[in-house]
Parts: sequence; structure tokens; C-alpha cells
Amino acid sequence: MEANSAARGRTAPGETRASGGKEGRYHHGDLRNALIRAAIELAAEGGPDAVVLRAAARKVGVSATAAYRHFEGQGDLLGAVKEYGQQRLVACMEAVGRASEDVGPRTVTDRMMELGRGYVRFAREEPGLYRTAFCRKALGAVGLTEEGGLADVEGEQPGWETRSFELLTETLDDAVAAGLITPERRPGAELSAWAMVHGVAMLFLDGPLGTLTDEESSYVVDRVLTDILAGLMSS
Amino acid sequence: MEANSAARGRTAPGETRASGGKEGRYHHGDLRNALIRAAIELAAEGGPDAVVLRAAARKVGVSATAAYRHFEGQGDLLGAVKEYGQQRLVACMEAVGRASEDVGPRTVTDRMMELGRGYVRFAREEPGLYRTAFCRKALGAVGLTEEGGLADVEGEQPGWETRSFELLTETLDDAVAAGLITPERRPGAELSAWAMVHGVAMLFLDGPLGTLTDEESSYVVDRVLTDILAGLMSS
DNA sequence: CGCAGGATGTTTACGCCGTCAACATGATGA
DNA sequence: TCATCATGTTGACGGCGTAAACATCCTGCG
Repeated sequence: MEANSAARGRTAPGETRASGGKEGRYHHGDLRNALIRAAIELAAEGGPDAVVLRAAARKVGVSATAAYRHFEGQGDLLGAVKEYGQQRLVACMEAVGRASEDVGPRTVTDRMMELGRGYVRFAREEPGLYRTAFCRKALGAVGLTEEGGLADVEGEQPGWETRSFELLTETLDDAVAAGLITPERRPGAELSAWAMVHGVAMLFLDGPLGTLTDEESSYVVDRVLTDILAGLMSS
Repeated sequence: MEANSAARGRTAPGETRASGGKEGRYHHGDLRNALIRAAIELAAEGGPDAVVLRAAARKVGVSATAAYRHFEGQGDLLGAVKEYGQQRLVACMEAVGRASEDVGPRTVTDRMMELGRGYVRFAREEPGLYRTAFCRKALGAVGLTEEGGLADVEGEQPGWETRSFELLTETLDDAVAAGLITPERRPGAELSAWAMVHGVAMLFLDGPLGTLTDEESSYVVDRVLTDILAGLMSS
């Protein structure tokens, strides 16, 4: 009770409790976002398994159960990080595209390559966030009953129709418009493309490509992307 | 090897602990395998996260710490399940091939398709085991320091040069021999192929393909495999 | 045959986790 | 002003992985 005024003192060095000045405030003021930021750091360092409710609360300097005022539980917190990771992914994919834009005009094929390069680059640069972005177990909006019963409420699937998938879809449509892909081969093409980049990212993160240098990996990525594009555009 | 109950029987009337008999034997007799079997069930039902040391011990009817006489820890137990899952995967890949053999002669292309079909079929039929088979965190032989420091002792990488990868490699070699893939495109081809099947399996397990029927999924798989093979074999 | 010693299993305990219930604090609006 | 309610806190529970100490049984050696 009164003795814990000492505990009120200070815990997390990097996190001020409130945006402003006063330190020992009982109410944080922006706890939800602070917890998300902390969880993002955890995820970036250790992947989804490292997104531990108590650790995030500790980082912010707040009791573990305080998080329950802002999240349904750790699955919900994880979901917030997941969303952030997905945003970062599309940002990376778009950034690669913009970088190329500056150099000169690009073909549709170029743009597809860029999407793939951006995807893999993000997976390599932020493996923890990437893994978290595609982590099952993470409350989306409502769902997930006890015992894995797929609640599957109305509304949205986890995260496959996010912007990153849209980017791919749009570019494939452009490829059809440009005559690079025949309309008959168009349906399902995003599956092949997506499976490829996702698969090669996994080879980098968990597989035999983990030790490659940037240069080597960029060669491998281009090779793999070339293969799948050749397949999609064949005849 | 399923009938190895109580290989140890001396005079005790009771049979195995798990086989419904009277428990009372202090020593189990085949605890290591019993734990692995239990852990396999757990993995099959709930994936790698469900491989819980205490749960496996409970299933076998033994104290939690008994497992430490046979495994270094839960990572080691998980590793055993992982190995089993990998074996099941290659069994499935080979089974699809054998099934086709019976029907008639196959081309190299056929055999590559079969490998992919078998791979995805296993992922669909045994998602928990599949996920466990490709689960990071699982002691291989020695490694894995504290704190994710990749011990990377000498010897073997986790599991990428297992038989399943070999199957793919051999078949790709055959494709080169048959003139379907040019020697210049051969190096790195397994990466494309592996990334593709791994990626499409993920689309089934965690992605938008999870709800497809067998027929639909088989169509999608063939489509995706056709794409990558076309890419690999294009000029 | 008898018994020491190692192999195997049990109990207890520690610290971590997610989560719930009860309580404390303080911002806010009637 | 002061009751209310959102926001944090403490405490507790059960489950987890794991270590240490103890118990039981098998086995090989005399």
C-alpha cells in the first residue's frame, strides 16, 4: 500500500510513462500504444514467441494485468504487432519499387521483380517482424474460440487480403494488360507468385540460405523470381 | 514396432502402463519411445506448440521429470517428433510416386509433379506434423546455445538436406539428363522448386487455401507446380 | 546367492507464463 | 463537490520447463 510508493519510482529507463513530464503518474496516458511499441521490439528481436505479455508490460514499467485494460489478452497484443509487421512489409515492397522508379522507367516485369525483392528483403532485414506478420494464433478482430475452434466470425480472414497481396494482384493484372500473361493463366497466378516469395523467404529464415551475403542472396532471389515469372508468362 | 509392449516383462502380472493394464511398475521399460509416440500425437493435433513435455509425460502416465532421463529437454523431444515428421513427409512423397507407378510409365515431369503433390498432400493431411517437421527451435544433435545464439556446431544443419530434399535434387538431375532443364539453369533449381511447394503448403495451412476441397486443392497444386516447372524448363 | 551401484522414475521446488478477481487511484462530468 | 468509471495494482491460480534430492529397481560382480 503506502510502502509501494518506492515501487512507483522507476523501472523502464527508455520509456517515459506519459508524453509530457511527470514521471510517477498512476495513469500512463498512452499505455496501449506503449505496449504495442514494446511488443514490437520483442517481436523484432525474438519473433512471435517473444511477444510475451508480461515482458511488454515490464518494458513499459507497468503491471502485467494492466494490459488487459487495452487488449483481450496476449493473442490480441500479438495481433497488433502482426498488423504492424504487415504494414512494414508493404512499406518495404513499395520502397523497393520507388527506389527503382528514380533510376528510370520500368516494365511490368521489373515491377513484379521489385515486389518480390522487397518482400524477401523485409523477411531478411526484419525476420522477427516478418515471422510475426505471418503468425497464426493472433486475434484478428473477434474470433478464435477456446480450443482452436475456428470462430471464423463474419468479416475478415486473418491477413491474406492485405495490401501486400493487393500489390501483387494489381501488378499481375497489369501484366495481363501488357500481354505478358495470357488471360487464361491469370486466375491463380497470385498463388504461384505468393507461394514462391513466401517459400524463398522461409529458405532464408529457416533454411539453407540463411548464411548468404546480401549480394549472393540478391542473386538467388532474382533467380527464383525469374523462374516463377518465366513460368507464369510461358505461352 | 507397435507390438513392443513390455519387452521387459519379468514376473510382474501387469503389462504396459499405457495398454490399460494395471500400472504399478516403477520402471516403464520403453519410456523414450512412449514419450515420442505421445509427443507425436500432441504434434499431430496441435502442431509444435502443443508438444508440451508435461503433457507427453502425463499421457504416458509418468512424472514430468522422468522425461529428462531420455531427453535433454522439451527441445530435444520436439526434435524427435520433427525427425518423425520428416520421415512421414518423404514417405508421403514416395507413396504418391509409387501409386502413379502402378498406373503406368511416367516422365520426369510426372515425377516432379508427384513429388510436389505428395509434399502438399502431407501438409494438408497432417498439418500438425508438417509444421513440426519444419519447426525451428528443436535440438538437432547438439546445438542451440541459450538466447538463440546459433550454436552451429559441426555436423549437420537442421534438416534441409534430408531425404525429401534429396528426392527433389535427384529428380531435377534426371530432368537435366532428359534434356528438360538446361544445365545452365540447373544450379539453384531446387531452391525454386522447394520454395514453391513450401510456399503453397503454407497457403493451404495458414492462408486463403485452407478451405478448399480435395479436388479444388489438387487443381491448385497442379497449377502451381505447372507454373514452376514451366519456369524451370523454359529455354 | 547377495549385494553395490548405476539406470530409471518420483517428489519437491523455483521462476516464468497467461489470466482472473478484488482493490486502489484519479480524471471527469452532473 | 463528489460519485462514477476508466485505468492500474496486488494477489492468486494453474500450467509450463527445469534442477536437485530422493526412491526404486535391474544388473553385474564377488
